[in-house]
Amino acid sequence: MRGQRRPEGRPAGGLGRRRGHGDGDTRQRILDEARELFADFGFDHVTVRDICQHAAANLAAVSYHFGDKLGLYLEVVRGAAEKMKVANEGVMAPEGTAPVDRLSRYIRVYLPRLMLVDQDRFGWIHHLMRQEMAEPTPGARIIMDEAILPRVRYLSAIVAELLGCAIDDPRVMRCVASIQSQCLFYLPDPFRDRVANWPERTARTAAAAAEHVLAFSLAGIEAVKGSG
Amino acid sequence: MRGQRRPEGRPAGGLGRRRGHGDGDTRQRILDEARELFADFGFDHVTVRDICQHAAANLAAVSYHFGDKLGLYLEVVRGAAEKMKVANEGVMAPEGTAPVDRLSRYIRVYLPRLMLVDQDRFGWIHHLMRQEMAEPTPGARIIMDEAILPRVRYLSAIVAELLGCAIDDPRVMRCVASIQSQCLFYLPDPFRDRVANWPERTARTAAAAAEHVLAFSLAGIEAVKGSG
DNA sequence: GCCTTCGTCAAACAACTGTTTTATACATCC
DNA sequence: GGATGTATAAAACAGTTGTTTGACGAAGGC
Repeated sequence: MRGQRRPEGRPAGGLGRRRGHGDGDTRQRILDEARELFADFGFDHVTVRDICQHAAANLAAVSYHFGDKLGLYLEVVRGAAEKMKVANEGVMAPEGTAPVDRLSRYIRVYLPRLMLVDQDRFGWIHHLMRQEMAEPTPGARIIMDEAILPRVRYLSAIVAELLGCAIDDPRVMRCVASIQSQCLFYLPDPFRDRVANWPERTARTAAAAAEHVLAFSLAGIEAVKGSG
Repeated sequence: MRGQRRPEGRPAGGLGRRRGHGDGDTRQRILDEARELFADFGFDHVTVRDICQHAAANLAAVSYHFGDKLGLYLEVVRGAAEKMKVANEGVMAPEGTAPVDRLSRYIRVYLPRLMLVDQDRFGWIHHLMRQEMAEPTPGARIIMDEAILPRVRYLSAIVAELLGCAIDDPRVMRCVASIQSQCLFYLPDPFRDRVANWPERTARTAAAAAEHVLAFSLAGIEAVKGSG
């Protein structure tokens, strides 16, 4: 009853051949504004009217170009998934690197990116992920498969090597959880900002936090290795 | 314009002297159902109609007894804060206990309680806290002050003692973050449940997770102590 | 015994939201 | 140059939500 009775894909091809009397980039403007708003407030807390107003588009444009609100949202999520694949490569060290160096790179790149997410060009992606974790939508599966699972697999391989055990040893997942939870904890959060002594978000404190998590985790892994 | 034009406090005193033709415990029934529903779905996702239907009360009863929806919610949060104070005592070891033992007790009590929150009589409190962290309401301050800050202070004292440094040393907060983030990561989460190898929630796996976090963290603290 | 207060109820209100309808202007195709 | 399809616009629609209204009955105070 709802969905593909309208174009749903990009209605006009690429070649700038705009048809109709609009300026033709309404779809793109909506997409851009929706990305920002969804990332900042989550699917439920953004109205179609909000988006269209920010995009200077008519209310019906969302239905027309994306079928419905969820269609627009999933388009945003799909765009995020693409970028996440690229971003994931940034935290992964080349094949053959020693496990300690791979873990080091992972934490030193990933944690500051999370902590300084507001200064990051693609920071909206992490905001979107946070919103999805807070209240999942049908877009959750995409984010899970494109962003989270690859990281878990990558980290698991490193940890298994460090522990010198099979990748499905229960200790591996627990160590991965310990590392990942520490990193995620540095995502900006109005709650934590109200804790005294909680670090400001600067490049310096982010680097310090990364060094801490790295040292903390390497020692932790070593300890867990002993108590096999 | 909105607020105290109606009773707002409990309208009738304690002594069972019910007046009017109602059964007199409507207020309590609403409070009970609201607690469950708010904890499960969060403030925004529960409607006054939901609550009243579950409580077999009239729609207007919320306005009458609590002023408005937020008034009811804050009443629930205040009730949670009371219980949290008691719960906090359960994770704290008596004065004079060695820091390692205090940390040990903290993690061994706190983590399983989080992980098995659904089997806990007061598990709804943690659900409520999670909802508040996901999307804060005016109740966030109460939860912050009554539940989170006391724990941070308690943990900080332990860690400072273990590190042998002042409590406001930046390393202390980073270690507290590492410990707390690891514990919180074991809160039930539909996302994590979809990760292969993520442990089931049983008493056994919860205990194993606690032992892991304890060993991991003690080693981590020791490492951080060295790199002072 | 009257009157006030309390608790409850059904109904309505007002605001908001996602979606649909209808109309219209423009470009392209035949 | 009319037919067709595209893109936009204004308005209306239908559903939900928090809140308020006005009425009614039962207890307590005097």
